[in-house]
Amino acid sequence: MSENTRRRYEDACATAHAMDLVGERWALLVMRELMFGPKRFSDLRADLPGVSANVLTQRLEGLEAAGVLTRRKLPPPTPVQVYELTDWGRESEPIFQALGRWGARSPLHDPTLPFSASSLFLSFRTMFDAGRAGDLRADIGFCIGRERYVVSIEHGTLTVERREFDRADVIFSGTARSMAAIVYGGAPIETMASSGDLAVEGDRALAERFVGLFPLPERAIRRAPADANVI
Amino acid sequence: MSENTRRRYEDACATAHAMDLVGERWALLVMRELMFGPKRFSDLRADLPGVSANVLTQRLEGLEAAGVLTRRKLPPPTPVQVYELTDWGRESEPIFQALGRWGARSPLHDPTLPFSASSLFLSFRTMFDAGRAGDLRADIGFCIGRERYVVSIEHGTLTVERREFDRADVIFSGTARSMAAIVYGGAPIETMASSGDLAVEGDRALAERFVGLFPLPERAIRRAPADANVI
DNA sequence: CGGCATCCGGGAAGATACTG
DNA sequence: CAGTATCTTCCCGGATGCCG
Repeated sequence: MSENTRRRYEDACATAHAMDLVGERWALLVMRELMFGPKRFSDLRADLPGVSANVLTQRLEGLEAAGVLTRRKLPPPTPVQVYELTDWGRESEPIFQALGRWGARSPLHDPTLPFSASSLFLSFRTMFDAGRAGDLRADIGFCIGRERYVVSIEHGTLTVERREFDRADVIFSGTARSMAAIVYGGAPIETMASSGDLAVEGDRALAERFVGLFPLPERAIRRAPADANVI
Repeated sequence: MSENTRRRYEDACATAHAMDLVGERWALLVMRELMFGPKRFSDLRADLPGVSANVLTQRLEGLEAAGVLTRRKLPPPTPVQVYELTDWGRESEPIFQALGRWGARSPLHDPTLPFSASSLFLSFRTMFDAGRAGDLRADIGFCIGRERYVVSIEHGTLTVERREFDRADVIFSGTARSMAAIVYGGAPIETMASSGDLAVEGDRALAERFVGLFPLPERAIRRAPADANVI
């Protein structure tokens, strides 16, 4: 099935080659959804509203052929197949950070659209301001749908893990979208909590501090550069 | 003509939005070709073998609508139209660097394909190793086809300008491809010079040192990660 | 000649239905 | 649940032609 004549840029530039590998529609978003650990086919479909089953199949095949991800069958108790990034696949994160930092400045960016959990936690890693965190030390738990994440801040570094947790200094429960509304949209925690979109347990002052640790870059203005150097 | 119903990811993620803007085929390569200054339509066609005129027109329209580039008419002596990145458009360079660093590690990367001057000088900015440069101070001139570039190294930083130059410590003349063969492919300058693909004028020892300042990252191996964390 | 507009063929993306 | 099959739509790529 996999045509050897796939459409490629015939270009030695490593950037062009990267686009050959992950430049097709949906490919980067599939990788984004796998950044915090393996998922199964139906999870990917659920987390990527808009991708159709056949396109998802093709992307998974292509990314596997490129060495970006692997498919693995879990041991017999639940013999389900999952897709998982390779080491090299996970090392694509700087691409997401560069695209995210740049895209967030777009005059056309609309932050009110649907938002996945992976996007939220990748954005935390991208926008985290170590200076604002200072010597803060905290474990923040998240319940996003059926998934559990833990964000730990210590010594000015932030780590994210997708896993169950027993305790946390603060626990946020709700949608990734409402978390984004608070962290990036400036919505007060109080408003979101009273409207029922989000629940907060634990140290409320810490929660307030946490949501202020992720400053967005300024919007760009549409203006041509000054110089006029022409060939 | 520009349909308002262009195919978009309906996703608040800034990375997804960036893909909405520059994720279409050829868009990033058009931006790459404009990173060192404005070009005209036919220059872009010449530097992007494989793009057809109508697709190039569509990309230029789309990138202009997105605020990534502007079109400008030069003053009457040569009333020719050029395309030029906006400030925000030029600030997309970290995207190219992240894609380039990652793509260069691909097991499938083929460095023997055609290579544009913009790719070469972007790769210099991406792969430059300040530690190897030490306190080197040098101006290196390049004659790539009809274009002239100057690379200056000083205080461990490298700058690239597309402009004419009077003097330089070393001048390389030839194709971007043969420069890449030397810098990234390990071909000796002597070999390329004697085969007529490249000419070197000036300080030969400095030329040898310069081409060693751009180490490539290691190739990735195809291997799944160790942990097996599943939802 | 530069900068498109138009037309066409092939193929990729999207939606829906179906199957092991 | 995890895909496959089918059909439609739209984009990409190539060729041609217009028009200043």
